[in-house]
Amino acid sequence: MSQGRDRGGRPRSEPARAAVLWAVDDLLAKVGYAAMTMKGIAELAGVSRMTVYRWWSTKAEILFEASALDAEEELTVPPDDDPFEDVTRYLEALHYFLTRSHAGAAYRALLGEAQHDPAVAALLAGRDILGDTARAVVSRVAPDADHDRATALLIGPMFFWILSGRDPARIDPADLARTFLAQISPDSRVDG
Amino acid sequence: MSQGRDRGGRPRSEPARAAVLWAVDDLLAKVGYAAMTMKGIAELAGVSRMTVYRWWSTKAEILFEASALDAEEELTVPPDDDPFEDVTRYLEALHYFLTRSHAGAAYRALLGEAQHDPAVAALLAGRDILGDTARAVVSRVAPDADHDRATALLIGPMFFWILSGRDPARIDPADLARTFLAQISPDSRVDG
Amino acid sequence: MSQGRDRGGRPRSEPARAAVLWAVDDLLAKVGYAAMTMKGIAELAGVSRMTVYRWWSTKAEILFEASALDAEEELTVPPDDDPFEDVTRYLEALHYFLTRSHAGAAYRALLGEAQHDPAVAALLAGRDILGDTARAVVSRVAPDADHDRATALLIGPMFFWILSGRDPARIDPADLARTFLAQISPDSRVDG
Amino acid sequence: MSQGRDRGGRPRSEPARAAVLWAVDDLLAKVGYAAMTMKGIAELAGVSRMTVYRWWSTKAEILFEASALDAEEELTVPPDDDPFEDVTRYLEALHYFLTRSHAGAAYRALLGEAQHDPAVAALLAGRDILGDTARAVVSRVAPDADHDRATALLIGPMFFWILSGRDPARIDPADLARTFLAQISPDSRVDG
DNA sequence: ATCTAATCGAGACGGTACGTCGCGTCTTAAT
DNA sequence: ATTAAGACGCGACGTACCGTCTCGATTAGAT
Repeated sequence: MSQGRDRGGRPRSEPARAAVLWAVDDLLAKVGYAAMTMKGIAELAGVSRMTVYRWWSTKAEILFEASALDAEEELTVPPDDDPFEDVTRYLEALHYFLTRSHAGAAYRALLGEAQHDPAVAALLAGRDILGDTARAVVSRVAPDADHDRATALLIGPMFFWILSGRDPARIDPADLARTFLAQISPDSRVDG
Repeated sequence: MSQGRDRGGRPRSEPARAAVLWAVDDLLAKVGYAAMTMKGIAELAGVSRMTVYRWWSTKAEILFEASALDAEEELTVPPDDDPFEDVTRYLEALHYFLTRSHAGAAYRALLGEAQHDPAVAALLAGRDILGDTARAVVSRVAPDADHDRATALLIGPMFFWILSGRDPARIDPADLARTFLAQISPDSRVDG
Repeated sequence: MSQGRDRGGRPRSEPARAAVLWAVDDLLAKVGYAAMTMKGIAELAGVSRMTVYRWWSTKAEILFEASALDAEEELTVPPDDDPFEDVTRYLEALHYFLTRSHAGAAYRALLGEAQHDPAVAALLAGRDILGDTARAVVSRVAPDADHDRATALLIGPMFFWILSGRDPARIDPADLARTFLAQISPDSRVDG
Repeated sequence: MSQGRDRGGRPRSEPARAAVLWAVDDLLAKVGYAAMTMKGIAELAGVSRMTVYRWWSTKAEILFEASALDAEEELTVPPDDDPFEDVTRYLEALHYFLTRSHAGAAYRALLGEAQHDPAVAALLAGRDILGDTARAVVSRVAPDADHDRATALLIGPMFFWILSGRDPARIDPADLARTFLAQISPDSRVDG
């Protein structure tokens, strides 16, 4: 598939690509998203500015490519026979992702940018990291539920809490998991 | 309040202040938050750039001052004896606010910026519009509940749904209201 | 005339203007016209790049402003009762101008650029330094002659010799002056 | 000459060479010397950029190679028994060359560049097109004169007139020829 | 018929200047 | 003291051309 015709021409430099992705990650942590510039990325990566522009249009695109894989991995929890444990593990992962993770910081920055940049919004819409990972959990613990609605109920409270700048310590994954399960499948109470 | 020590000198121009607030609102709708600049605001307001900088530091500050009052008003719903109606009205107002309202667009832009700009985050933390209005509803329908937790459950799902770029039409305030009330007071089910 | 309305606004910085003109002159001597850049001029002048662009469009414009006055001065010779002396002094000044003068180097660079840049050609056409100074001499030694034709005969040979890269030492102002006068006014021979 | 040591290897592509020379000529007429770039030449010639650089260092070199032959041909006039006719024909050819000829446009551009690029100056010095052709005329009409001085007197006035951007229509080859002959051999006046 | 070696196309790469834009500060004169 | 006007230093923007560098594919003459 990606082995498209490369008839002629110098091949893309993999070191350059890797250096840019690393640089963008490093800069996010060091100076923050706002102070991150295409120029700064190129310089830190030791790469020509033109080379950056050749492959990516905006810093958002680079950051997305640099963090999407990590994000998906961090939010993918192993199945657990106990639904409560399963959901709790996921919400703990989400809590870590949104508050302490490197990839999560990238995601928050991008989601922020998406609120006033349609191009970034489209970028995020193309790969629904939170939705996909949440849906995986929902399929396991409540296969018959409306997946979209369940996703909103699962992610929403913590997402709001953290994105609106509230103290992350004051929200409890286990409590949210219990509440979620009680709602999504009222018959099989966990708090029995 | 602001009648402090202004002995002598030309007083602040109220028309200029109003023109700036109006201009920032107009620009948000016309060109979006990202393309909005201090220069553009000053020019549209017919005011010197210096004058803008004298009273506000950033476009975020101006936008916040221009929209906070409207936002609070739009999210304040009249009490209703029926808790379900009360909550539903609030969620409908929130839905309108986050998707169609002028002030809501400003809020989303600011919240987006807050993800990667501590100054904006501090600005929003100073006046918790969503939290305050939600707490008012919670106090009425579930005075004994944990207000913070209840707020997260009330606002979270819709907040996530819309901020993450999902189709606003596919989320139902009434359904969320019912779910919320069930979660907040499991004994008095509304779905009977 | 140039005291146009400057109602309001910070006045143009004269130090900045002078620094740019000085820098362009310095750079011409040090690195040559080709290697001279707007960026380099601004940096050497200790002035913002924007400030340079605000007042001049091209390096040619700056160079012209920086050298036109000097050029005119260098090519203006005091009248002499003896026509031969008068013309010889002018041709000596022209020789110096085209081969050793600072302002002359600027002129040559601009005239070179004018061969393939209409904007520079127009710039030079606006102030005919060589033509004007030559005409002054012609008016004195041959007031009845066709001034344009006489100018071409006076300046042409030396102009060609030097501009085409020939050895400046092998051309003699006095000889050219004698030939010129013999042609322009055959009645009053100088070689008599 | 170029049949040096080419044991083995693919021979130089003559079509590529011709295409480049043609392209450079075409570009000079279409976009002018300044806007002409190595990249543009290669693309118009349908040739790789590398191929251009392999055989020429600068656009000046290509242009010179592309136009020198034509230039010499255009400036070579057939001998005429009448010196006045001979010189007039040459000056007419020079007038056409400097104002309307393709090759002349190339020469002017190169001479312009030579004023601030030593490499181009050296290039032109290597083949003195104007000097050589003028000397041929001088040898015929005034074999005993100082050839260099005569060349300057012959070419100078028209050269200056046109290169300094004056109206080409206002200079008369026949008049200049008459003047030149009078200067070069004062004893045998043409105006009798 | 193979080998050898310089060519050619394509195009990525590190540089560097371009001219523009917004920033936040400043210096005027006018109110 | 505040205002409008606008110049200023700063620094990033995205583009263009520079000249160099891989690549794989040609293309002859020499073996």
